[in-house]
Amino acid sequence: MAGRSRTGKVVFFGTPEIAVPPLDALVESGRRPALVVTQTAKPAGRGQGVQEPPVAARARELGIEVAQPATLKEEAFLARLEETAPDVAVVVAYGKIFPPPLLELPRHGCVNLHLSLLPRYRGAAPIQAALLHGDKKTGVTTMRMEEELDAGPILLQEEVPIRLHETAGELAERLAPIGAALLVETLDQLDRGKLKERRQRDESVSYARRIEKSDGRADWALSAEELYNRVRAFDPWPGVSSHFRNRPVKIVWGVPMDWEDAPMGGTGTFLGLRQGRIAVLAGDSTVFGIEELQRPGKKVLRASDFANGERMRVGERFA
RNA sequence: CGCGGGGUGGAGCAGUCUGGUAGCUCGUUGGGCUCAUAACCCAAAGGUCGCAGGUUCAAAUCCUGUCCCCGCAA
Repeated sequence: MAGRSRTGKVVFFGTPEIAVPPLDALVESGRRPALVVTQTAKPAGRGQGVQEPPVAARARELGIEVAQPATLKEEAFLARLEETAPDVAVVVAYGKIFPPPLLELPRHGCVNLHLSLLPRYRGAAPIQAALLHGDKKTGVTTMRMEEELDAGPILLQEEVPIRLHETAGELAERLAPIGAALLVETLDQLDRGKLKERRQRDESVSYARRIEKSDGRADWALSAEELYNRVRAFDPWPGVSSHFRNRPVKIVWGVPMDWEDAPMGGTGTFLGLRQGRIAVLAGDSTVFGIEELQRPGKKVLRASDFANGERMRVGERFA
């Protein structure tokens, strides 16, 4: 540790699954955090068991001390941090805004890993935002934290192409280790004191607000392309849901499809079963082909199984 | 003890409340037909109704226990 003047003593802040690979990467790079901070455990999962955040669970496996303050202004917590006297705080999807005293506490500041090409998609849901916009590429960025959310100067950045039909879950899984490597590289370069910081360009700033369950309601007035982007962005959560015969159905997977002639009817109208897809009229006379769907409490079904079981008739509507 | 739905031929479902012939939309196989559709027509095969026990003249259906699957909950 003696050789690491700037990043020898690390405190890691992170909560969900996606922050686990970065934590592991830190440990592997020899920067075993002196303390790991995650949000408090909440009831989750079938059966209502209180579940630890993935990062907390991983930290305990690694034998690293875990702190789970209710708020970042908690005095006992700040005192403990002070005592730890970290060189740097590394933050990956912790989930709460850092108050100024905390930002200033680590000797060499706070470094954040953000899973977008900043300044695009600052905020809580950068991966989903990239998919919602139909982007062909996204990326990972490390930055110095400032008071304003995700607004600090960029340290390093790496582009990652988005794959065909990739979902938010898949993309997150791929981005996490890439970001983890970038994070380690960032700390290495900080140690050598040769990292140039770059201010974010204001004109390119955009925000990705937190996704809510209600975002998952299917709006058939959207184009097939937009529906497709939603299906990808909201997988695995919250999913895209609609109603058929007054009962909820989750649209698990679907793609835009060509239609031979001008489709008739209102948006949401079932046009027929083609190529194993439930063809539904979407906005701008586009056609969305549902491939997999699910009734509450039931398994995910292929479109043809659903259509057979429900005996769907052309002209019926999703709402 | 968080709330809830479900296990019925190969697939998806109905039937269970109000016990009494195993049903529907498909798939499969054989035959026919068609320019054509999720094609169409005819025929056939295929089911210990999750498992165990109980009640009953009789249980997919009612009771008890048990295993498994899934939805909500961030």
